Amino acid sequence: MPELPEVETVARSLAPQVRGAVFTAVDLRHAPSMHSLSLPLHTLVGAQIEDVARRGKLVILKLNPSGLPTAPSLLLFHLRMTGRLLVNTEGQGSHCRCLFNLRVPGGRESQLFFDDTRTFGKIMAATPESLAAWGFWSKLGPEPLEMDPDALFPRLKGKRPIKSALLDQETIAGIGNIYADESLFRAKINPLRPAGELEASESRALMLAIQEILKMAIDKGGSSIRDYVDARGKSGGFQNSFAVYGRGGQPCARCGASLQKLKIGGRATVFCPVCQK
DNA sequence: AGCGGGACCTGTGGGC
DNA sequence: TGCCCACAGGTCCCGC
Repeated sequence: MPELPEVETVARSLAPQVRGAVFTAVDLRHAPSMHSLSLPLHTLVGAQIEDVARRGKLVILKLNPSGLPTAPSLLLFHLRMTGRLLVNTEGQGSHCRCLFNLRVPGGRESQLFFDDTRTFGKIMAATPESLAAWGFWSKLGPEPLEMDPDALFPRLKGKRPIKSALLDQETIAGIGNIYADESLFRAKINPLRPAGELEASESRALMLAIQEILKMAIDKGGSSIRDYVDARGKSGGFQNSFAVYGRGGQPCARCGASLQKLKIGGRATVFCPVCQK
């Protein structure tokens, strides 16, 4: 589910609700939701949330640790397909996998729910050292909104389709199925093109398209297909602006040709076979 | 090494 | 109406 714009929206909507709060208790209700490299969640008790950030598709709570030896200074969430972070409200689906009790500034009690229907999502309490041992984190590609437009080109190698390269979080962080298709359409690049065969000018156009699409999606609060809501339970609006995602068989808004749907790397892909070269 | 396909889960929607 | 299958925003692992 959530790709960069959705995770960014979750982080932004969560921050003002939990900044400065202290963990008073943690109730893990579904043990597999914990990442295998996570520190035990009870070590969070006493820690204060200093800020909420995002890296790729990860929500990151930056903590002032409790003072215990090896206490975590980071709490990460990967929402995968159906994960949600909600404050003071159990989600509509109510598949709460972990409940965090908080004492917010002023002394009031508050609750942070990690809700996740399909249970693919992961929770990870970490120190900077333990985080560095996580391969996914250490190999995570650059942040697209911080990249120079020419910085994508040297990262595109091999014969695999450009669509697959964009979904690989080592190429670039935070792109998922929706924004890969939308960005390739905007840049007029065929998703089947071998990544290593793009011209430098095409790679630059693609990087600019990615940045434009991501910014527009963040402005709309992300895309809600079925599950996604932000940390206040609010749906996104960018699903109403899709040019290709979910539009197989419909006419291309640019040239009128019928949009084609096929599988690339096991993922549904929609593109215009006429104006995406 | 790089790539494709299946696995991991639950829920929903379309076709019959 | 109801059943069954395909499919869903993401990684991870196994084989070739």
